[in-house]
Amino acid sequence: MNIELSPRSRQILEAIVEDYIATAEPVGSSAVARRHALTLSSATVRNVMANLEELGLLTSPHTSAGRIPTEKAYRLYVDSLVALRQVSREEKRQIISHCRQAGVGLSGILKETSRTLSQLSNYMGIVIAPSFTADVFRHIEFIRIGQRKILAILVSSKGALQNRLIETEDDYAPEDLVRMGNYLNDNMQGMTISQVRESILAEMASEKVQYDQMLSRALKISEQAVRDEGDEIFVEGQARILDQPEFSDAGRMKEIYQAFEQKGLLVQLLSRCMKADGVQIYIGAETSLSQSAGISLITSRFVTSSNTVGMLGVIGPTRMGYSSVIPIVDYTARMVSKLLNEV
Amino acid sequence: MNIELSPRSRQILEAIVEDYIATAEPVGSSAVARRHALTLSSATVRNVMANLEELGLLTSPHTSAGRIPTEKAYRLYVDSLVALRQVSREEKRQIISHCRQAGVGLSGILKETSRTLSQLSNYMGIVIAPSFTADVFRHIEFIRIGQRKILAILVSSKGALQNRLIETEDDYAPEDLVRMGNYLNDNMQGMTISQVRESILAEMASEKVQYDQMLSRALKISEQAVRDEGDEIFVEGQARILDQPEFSDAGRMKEIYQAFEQKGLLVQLLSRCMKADGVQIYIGAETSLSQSAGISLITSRFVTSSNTVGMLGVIGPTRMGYSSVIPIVDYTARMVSKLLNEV
DNA sequence: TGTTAGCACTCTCAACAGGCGAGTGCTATT
DNA sequence: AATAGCACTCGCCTGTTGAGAGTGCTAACA
Repeated sequence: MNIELSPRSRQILEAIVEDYIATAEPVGSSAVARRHALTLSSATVRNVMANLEELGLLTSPHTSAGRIPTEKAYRLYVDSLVALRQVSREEKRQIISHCRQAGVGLSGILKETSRTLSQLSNYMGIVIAPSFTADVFRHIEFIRIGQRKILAILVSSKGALQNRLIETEDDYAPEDLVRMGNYLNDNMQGMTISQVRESILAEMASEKVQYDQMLSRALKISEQAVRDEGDEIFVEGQARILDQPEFSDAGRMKEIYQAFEQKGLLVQLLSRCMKADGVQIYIGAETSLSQSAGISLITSRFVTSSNTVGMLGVIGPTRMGYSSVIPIVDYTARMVSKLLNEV
Repeated sequence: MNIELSPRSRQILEAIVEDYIATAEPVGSSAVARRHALTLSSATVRNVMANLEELGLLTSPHTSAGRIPTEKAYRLYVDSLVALRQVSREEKRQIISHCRQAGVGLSGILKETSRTLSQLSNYMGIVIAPSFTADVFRHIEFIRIGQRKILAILVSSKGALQNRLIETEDDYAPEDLVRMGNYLNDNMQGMTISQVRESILAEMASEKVQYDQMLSRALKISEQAVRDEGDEIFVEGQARILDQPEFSDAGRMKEIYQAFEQKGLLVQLLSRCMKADGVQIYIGAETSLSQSAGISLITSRFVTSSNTVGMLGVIGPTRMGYSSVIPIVDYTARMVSKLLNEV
């Protein structure tokens, strides 16, 4: 849409965005003319800036301050202006070594990953573990491991495994459990795990089940076994966004932290990103996190050994170092996928 | 130590502390004289206040401001001055209903509990799940549930159960797994689970094991089964402390959030509290969290059905509503214990 | 026609001064 | 021992002023 911009305008816009990212302060015409060794006078720059303001790419906080980029400008910037930095050798080393040191266990690795993201970007690192319930159901098994304690083992068609401990009101004989397992294995093939759950719930509500206590209990247990425990989500480096001058104000801060406390919001937002491949960028209002507070989000997918998909990324101010964070997120996602698949 | 205070001094100190808690502003002599319907003039109060300041119980931020209580004063206040409020019927209702609605699962209940604590107190709610590794080892079992996937089920002497999925490099026959289990069950009786782990690690290091690949692998798996996954910890309502006027400053805020990010610190702090029964209170520097930022901590223990011990509590500013928060923490701990035991 | 130099104008910010009010400490009095 | 009175201190608020940064406009120039 903004292709009508002349090369010079684009160049100036880029300069302004980068200056503002670096300094967090409104940038004036002379600063652009000077710093960027354009062979232009400040007056010319001013004209161009006035244009850009009319196009909705810049605003001035007040008459005699410089100008700051709008979200639209950031959008244009990341879409067609930004020159991505390479991930430095040192950064690569850190990403890899951090991932490895976390040892075994998906949770451990992902937690460490979110910490690494935060450290390298100097913003907030975020990782969402692959969700299980979207996978197709393959097999379930119930094992009695104690009085009134049952272990459910659930296998998805991709080979992902999940086990869950269930405490029951009554005691069950092993053969009952086998029957329960068989029933589900026979009847629920081909559904996703969340569909399995819905189907169980539907049955529980049906009349004939209401009066069959035995069946009713069995369904109840099955339901627990396939219940969605909620995605695991790792957020690290929340304190870092306090470094950003634009968030030194307590009111804004509060808004942000409150938004983050509802992890549900984050999950919802990030599951949107799951669908597409590669790095995705959401700027300001596009994040639909806390409308006003200028937050941006850079994410990418990663894939586990069992082909489930998770999400990782960085949350920071709109005024974010896109040129370095984008490659970092990209590289980290690749590395995590690789690491998870080679085990 | 402070028993030398006259009743009147104590009364005045109490008034000051409570006023300050209510307003977050230095309280002056006339305010005390007026508000508290003492039959005293402000001048008299001033004398007493000068005394209290000399005793290190009050400070003035500057000459012509009122005075604010020191940590020492809060200590004295909670130890012998505070009149605890009753937990209101409405609060009780909320505590109970929130706990119940969380449904099954220890994690779910505890998470909901920390949220409730935060809501009722208007500060930060915190819950630490019972640690498992301090329990005495009773029984372990390994079950093969897939290619290179083993499920370890660990039972403590108190009946608490923990299961863990282990991915291995090689495949194991069921009979190997049975042997591994038997070995541990026979040799590790009477130790705590963390001792079991240490003993396994010691064996792994011993020479004769180094050359027995089979044994070495078996130990490696066992070690994973008894590894301490770190205590589960639930923190809720972080944003609430931003409501407190004393934390509207960005620098202080940052300090606090950074302290909380190292959950290790919290765990360490809270495990101290595990030992004693009843409500425990840590004021300011006593918390050994971020030295300067005036943070207080009110905690109590709770007990699960398998007799393991967890911790719950509230973190807030030193200037905290002790009179209402203490009873809330106390009551919640009792309720959680009760709820966990009646299932 | 696009670019530049110059200039008047606007607006913020920091510094300063003065008045206000809250609160204190001291002293004399009851 | 408690109180009333009083002088004093000090932070906070307000208004003012000057400096500086940046803009928009206009006229001149290539």
